[in-house]
Amino acid sequence: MVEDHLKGLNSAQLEAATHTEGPLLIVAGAGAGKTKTITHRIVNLIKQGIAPDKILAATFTNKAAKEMREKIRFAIAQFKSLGSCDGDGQRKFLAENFRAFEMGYCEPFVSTFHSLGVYIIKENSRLVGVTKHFTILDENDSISLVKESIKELNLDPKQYEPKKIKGIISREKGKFTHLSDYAENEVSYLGKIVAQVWDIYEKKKSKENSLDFDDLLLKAVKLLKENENIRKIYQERWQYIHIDEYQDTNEVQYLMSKLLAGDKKNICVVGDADQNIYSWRGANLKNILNFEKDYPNTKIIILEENYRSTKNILEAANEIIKKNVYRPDKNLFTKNKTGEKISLYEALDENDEADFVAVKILEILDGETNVASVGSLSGLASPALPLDSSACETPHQSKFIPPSEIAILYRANFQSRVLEEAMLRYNIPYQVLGTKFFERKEIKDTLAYLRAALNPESLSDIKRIINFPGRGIGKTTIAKIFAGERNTLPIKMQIKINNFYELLEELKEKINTSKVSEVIKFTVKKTGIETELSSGTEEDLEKLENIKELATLALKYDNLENGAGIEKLLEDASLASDQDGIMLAENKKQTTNAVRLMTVHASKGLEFKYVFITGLEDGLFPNNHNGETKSGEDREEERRLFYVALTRAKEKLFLSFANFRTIFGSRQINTPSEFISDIPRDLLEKEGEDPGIKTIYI
DNA sequence: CCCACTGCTTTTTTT
DNA sequence: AAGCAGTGGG
Repeated sequence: MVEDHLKGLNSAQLEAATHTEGPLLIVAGAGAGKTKTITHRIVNLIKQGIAPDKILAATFTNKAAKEMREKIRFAIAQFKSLGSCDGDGQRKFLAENFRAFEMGYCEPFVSTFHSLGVYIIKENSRLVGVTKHFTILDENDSISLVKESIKELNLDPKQYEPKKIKGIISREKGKFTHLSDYAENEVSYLGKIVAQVWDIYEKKKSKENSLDFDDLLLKAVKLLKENENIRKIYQERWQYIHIDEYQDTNEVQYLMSKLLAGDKKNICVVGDADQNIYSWRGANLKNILNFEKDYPNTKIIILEENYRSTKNILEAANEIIKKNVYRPDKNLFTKNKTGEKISLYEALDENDEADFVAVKILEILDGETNVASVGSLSGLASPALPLDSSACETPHQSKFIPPSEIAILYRANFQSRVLEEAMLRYNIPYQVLGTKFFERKEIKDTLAYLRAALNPESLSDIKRIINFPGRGIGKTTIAKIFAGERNTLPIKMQIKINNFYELLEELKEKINTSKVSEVIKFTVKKTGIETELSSGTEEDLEKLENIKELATLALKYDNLENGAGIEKLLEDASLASDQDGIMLAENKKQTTNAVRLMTVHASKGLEFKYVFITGLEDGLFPNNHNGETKSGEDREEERRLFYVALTRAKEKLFLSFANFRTIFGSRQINTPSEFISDIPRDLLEKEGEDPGIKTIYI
């Protein structure tokens, strides 16, 4: 007897969803209903009488976590027999977008690995060696700290690139390598240097009471590993563990799952080796490939039916991924229609490419995509016509395609610029993912005041704001303050410094007595940021707008206790990714219904009716970073990346490449990507005029 | 300490 | 092409 909430699952999905005890590996191809299956499994567990708060699900992005949380809520609401959770509360909750545990609701704990780390660390901060108000360093913060460490060793940061060194350290930490082991075993010259930098870097962080992204996982794992009592507590707390995108886990995340799963081994992982696109960040395919060895008696379920794409799209994707050697054999199939062929456009240069994309999008929005050819694109000066937003709703109601069903993908962020300009020119509503709201200077500055108020040890924050807005406190002075030589400074300077620290005190006071949104407004005024920006240029005014946006966003935290709200806001800000930008910074300008521009990496997990994959040129995609010879494995990763891109599309794919592209201000000639010729000819269809002519004309 | 100028790097992907 | 860090003059 299949219960209501399990209807709509195919047999493999059903089998996975109803499996309860013991290890479970779900190998799910693209578009095979991975999230659906995992959510239903969770709902089923609850239905079986497992307390919701005994269930944990870890994801990689906030977005994925949010999505899963909402799906679970939705499914639960459907059989609203959940005794201890009251319906109204949940609905309110959903609207306010907060995690269950914080407010005492009983819901599964769905979070990113990093938030999970923060959660565990905060509950045991003393043992970790930080205070409750520790600062989370973002990538840039970490890099500058590494840079300082390099300088401290009297080494030239130009010779030893901080970014590179940070990368090495990060990689090692992700492998759970202990610094002392690294220092001992590393014989290379660079390795020795890295070990020294690493050492100083760690010391700086602990002095500043801060943790980097790697620490958030690492410290939590150490805690679990080295302390049996604590381990038991969490194993008891979460008896059913789910890991999303298991193919992307690194060693530390792998250990975390393992330690949490404990002896019960009620662990369910979902993943797809073909979609491993983060190995450069330490993601280790072995984790998923060896799962059954790690957990004897693993139940393995393979989801091979794709519900997303047309046959043509899927065939192209299958053909592409087949060329990879290092992968488990599997073949996705679909019962969907054959669909249209894949369009291929050869552009003269990146501008031409962008124009092509824009014109096509206009056609799609007008419901005229089925027209076989666009004809000449050279006369584009008078484009099809400027849509005001109403145009897309007018003539063909039946074919109405919301702009948000269209995505433009590219390999590297810099490519977005030309495309963005084209969207602007043709008046197409668009949204670029990748500009991280919380990484904007003005936002970081504002938040730095709050962080510094809560954690006065945070030198990086203080450095950032002590002279912004200008207070006449310069570099040398700052150095003296940090060296503890404050009282050797001229009295006038000392007064300035005291005023600054008093300001921080005031902020702290405000934090503890007011709502979050109030605190933000207060901060902007009191610190002088507002005055500084309101008298300035257009750019400054935009910055001010962004800060207002921050204040609006802060409203969401107002119902938390004074102090706790700010803390949560700061945590979310540190852990937010560009994807979450959509949900957090959602500016009212109907951005939600807009064409999405993003990197292929950012598109993972998403789907769109129409997908444009641009810049398919040798060296760009597949990417061949500064001509270094790529190993076979790197090349396979690029291929997987292309596979991810292809499988985002539901109905129609457009591929394009440009013969010329301007990079670093110089115009380069490119050959088409090998990926194009890897797609069977009969699935492709040329767009635009005869490419031969164009190529000769150049 | 601040500002302006210069010249040098940047653009792979991210929690 | 542009943005940034580092330098030097005020």
